[in-house]
Amino acid sequence: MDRSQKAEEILDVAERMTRAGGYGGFSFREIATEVGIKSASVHYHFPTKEDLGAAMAERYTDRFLKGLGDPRDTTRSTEEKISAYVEGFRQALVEDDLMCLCGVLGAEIAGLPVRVAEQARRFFDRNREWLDAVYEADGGYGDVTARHNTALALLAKLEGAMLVARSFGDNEVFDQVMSV
Amino acid sequence: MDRSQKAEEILDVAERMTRAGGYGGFSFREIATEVGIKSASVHYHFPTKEDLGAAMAERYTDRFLKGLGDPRDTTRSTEEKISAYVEGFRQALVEDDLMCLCGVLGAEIAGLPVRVAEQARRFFDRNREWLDAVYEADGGYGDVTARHNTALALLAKLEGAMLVARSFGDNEVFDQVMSV
DNA sequence: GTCTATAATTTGATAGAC
DNA sequence: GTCTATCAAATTATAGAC
Repeated sequence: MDRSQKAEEILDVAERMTRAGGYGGFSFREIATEVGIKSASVHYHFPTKEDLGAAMAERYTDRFLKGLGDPRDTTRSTEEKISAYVEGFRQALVEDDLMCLCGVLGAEIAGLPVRVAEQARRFFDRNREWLDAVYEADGGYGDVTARHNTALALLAKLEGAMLVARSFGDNEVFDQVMSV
Repeated sequence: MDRSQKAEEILDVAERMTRAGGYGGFSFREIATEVGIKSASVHYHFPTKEDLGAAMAERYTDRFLKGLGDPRDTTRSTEEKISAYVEGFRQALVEDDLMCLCGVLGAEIAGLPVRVAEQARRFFDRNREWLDAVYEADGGYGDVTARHNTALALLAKLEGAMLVARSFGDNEVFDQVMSV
């Protein structure tokens, strides 16, 4: 997906607004105003809100996964990979002071347009796969079911840690959760 | 808070819609149609959407806490209390096939009207307090900081388990997460 | 690519009759 | 408590000029 710079700016603003207030938390007009164009021009880049939402979630997932690197990389230990993984979530929270985009979308997934819901779910699919690959490459995490559950548990803890931290308005809560 | 039966019905519908699609996922007209009245009548019971949202979250928290019972109850073991606590979340997920109301609101808390956000946060405050009291009454969970973190970690894991389960559209994921 | 203009619908909310 | 009627504003979206 190569997009124009304006399209990327639009996604930036939409992402920030969604991570703050959910899918219903942004409108074409609000985005347009922040980007410095008119709402009709936003529709030029993304015909419908569903298009915009799906593109936003897809970009978020792709960037996030890219930042994780190869789960089967033999130059890093399992501990290093998992530590970097947790750090990926912490950065999303602390640097932007916002919830995980797909965490927000996942929470309200039953009310999302289908293609947005699909992209939100894709984030969780890809994350579980990545963790699964790390555990499998390690060899010490039991059978496929055990690895599956371990991956889901870490993913859930991280999303929950972000959600609770944002609810308390205190990002330190993230570290307190992850310290246990 | 004693409310009329119609007011309770309104909150029932609003809660279900919010747990599916977030705070932006319900409107006065939609609720009115489901309850069988007109939107103006909904405004009679709850003047503004913020009023409705705050009452909805407050009722949810009160009911949830009431279902947990006394955290210092000496007739139940710590294991029994925690097991019942986890079961409270599982029921919310499995019986209604929906996310935790305050989990949804917490995810989009930065975009909520102040009084709705306050009530969402109150859910997490009360939950942490309840778990804290269980651990303190037990005596075997370390100092106040350790208990605090342990409580936050369980809360985060449960909310995360619900969120991930809903994102995958598979409630069994909740149990898989909690098995680790 | 962006604009003006506008359509069609929805939304939160109020006034006043019954 | 509920209704009809209505409002002002916002929303998603399109047509067509530049």
